[in-house]
Amino acid sequence: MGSRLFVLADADSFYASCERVFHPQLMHRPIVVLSNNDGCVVSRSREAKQLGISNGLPWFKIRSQAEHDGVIARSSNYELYASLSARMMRLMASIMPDQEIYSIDECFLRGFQDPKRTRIACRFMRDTVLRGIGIPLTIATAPTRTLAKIVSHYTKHQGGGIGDWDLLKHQDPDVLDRIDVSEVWGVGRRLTRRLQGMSITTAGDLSRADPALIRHHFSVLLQRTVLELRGVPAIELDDFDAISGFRKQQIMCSRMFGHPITGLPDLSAAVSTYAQQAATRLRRQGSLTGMLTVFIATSPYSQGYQARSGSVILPDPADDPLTIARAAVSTLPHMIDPHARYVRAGVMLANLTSAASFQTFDGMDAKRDNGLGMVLDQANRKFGLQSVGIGWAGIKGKGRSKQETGAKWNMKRQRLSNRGTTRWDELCVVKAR
DNA sequence: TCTGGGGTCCTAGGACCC
DNA sequence: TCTGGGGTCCTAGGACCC
Repeated sequence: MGSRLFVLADADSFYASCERVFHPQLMHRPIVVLSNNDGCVVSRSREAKQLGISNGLPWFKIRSQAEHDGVIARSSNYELYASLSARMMRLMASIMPDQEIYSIDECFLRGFQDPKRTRIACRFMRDTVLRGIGIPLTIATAPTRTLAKIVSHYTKHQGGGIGDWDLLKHQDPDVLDRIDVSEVWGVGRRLTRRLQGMSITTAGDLSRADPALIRHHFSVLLQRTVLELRGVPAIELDDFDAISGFRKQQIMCSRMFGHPITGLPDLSAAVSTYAQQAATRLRRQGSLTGMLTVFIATSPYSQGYQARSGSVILPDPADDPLTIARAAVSTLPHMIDPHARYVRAGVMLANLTSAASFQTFDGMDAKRDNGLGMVLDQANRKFGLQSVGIGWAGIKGKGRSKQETGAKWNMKRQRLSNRGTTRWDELCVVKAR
C-alpha cells in the first residue's frame, strides 16, 4: 500500500481551449484549429467533435459545411500555445512532484504516498489551472503510465474531469475488455492489424497475452505495454534533463510553403531561414551539430512526385548560424530540379553533442558561435521571430506586423488569433465602462 | 486552387574484426 | 559438395507518439 501513483494531466482540446482564453465569447461554440498553411484540422472543441468533424480532415473539403454549421476556424498559433503551455506546466509542477513534460499539452506527475492527499491535490490542480490559466484539464491516476492513459481517454469520453484506475476497475471489473486494442498507448494502426490476426482485439486481450510471446512476435516495447496493462510499471521516460528540460537528439525545422516555388533563389532563402531557426533551437539547448540534412519535395498529391535529400557532415561540430545556414544552402544545387514546383523543404540537425563537454583536439575545433548567433537570438526574442537574420534581405516587411517575411513561400495563416502573451502589439485590450 | 510538423525508440542487416 | 562463429558498430527503415 501507499505506492505512489502516476498522475497524467492532459488539457482538453488544448489548441481550441487556448483560442478561448482571450476570447471568452468563443465558449460553448464549435472551434477547429488548422495545421500550418491552414491545411488540416488538428484540434477541435467538444462542440466541433459533436458535429462529427474528425482530426486530420483537409479544411478545404469541409469548409462550406463547417461554416454553415457555425464552426469557427483558427490558424494554429503555436507562439500562443507554447506560452500558455509553459505557464500551465510551471503551475502544475508547483503543486505535485516529479513532473515529466510529455507533450505541449500533457505531463506526468507522481502522486503522494497518501492516496487521499493525491486525490485532493489533483482536484486542487485542476481548479487552479482552470482559474489561473483558463485551460480545462483531465487528470487521471493509475499504477502505470499506460493505465493512466486509458483512464484519461475514458474520462474524456465521459466529459472530462478526474478519473482513477482503482475506482474505474471497481465500478467495472471488465473495463479493459470494452476498450479496443487500438486505443492502447503504443499500439498504432499496423500493430492493431497484426494483433487482430492473433485474436487480440481488446486491451483486456492484450493484458492477458503472454509477455514472452509478445516479445518474440513484436518487440520489447509491446512486451512492456502488456506488463503495464497488468499494473506493473515498465515504461520509463528517462531522457529528461533536469537542467535544460528535454535535450533533443535531433532538431528538425520543416514547412510546407504557402505557394509552390521553383528555382534556386527562393528555395535557398527558405532553406536558409529554416537552418537559422534550427540553429537557434540548437543553441537554446546548448548543443553542437555534427551532421545536417536538407530535404525538398514536390506535392505528393500531384503527378511526378519527387523528394530529394542531401546531407553534409560538418568538418567540426557547430552551433554558429553562418556555418549551418551556409552548409544547408550548399546542398541545394546538387538536388534541385529547375522545373519542379516544390511545396516543402526542411532542415534536420543530427549527431548532436553537448557544447559544454565538447573536447577540443589539436587542429580540431568546434565552429562555435562567435557571438553573432547570440545577438540574433536576443534580437529575435526582443523584436519577434525572423526580425533579423542572415542573407534574406529583400523578403522582409510584407507579413503581419512586419514580423513575418513577405516571401511567397511563407505559410498561409489567414485566421491567426492574437499572440496576446508574447507580442506587445497584440496584447488583449480590456475596456472598462 | 487548397492535404502539418515535429519527435522517439527498436530492429534487422551489412560491414568489419578476431 | 564444401563454404565458422561470434561480437560490435552503424545505418536505414519501420513503428509509434502528440
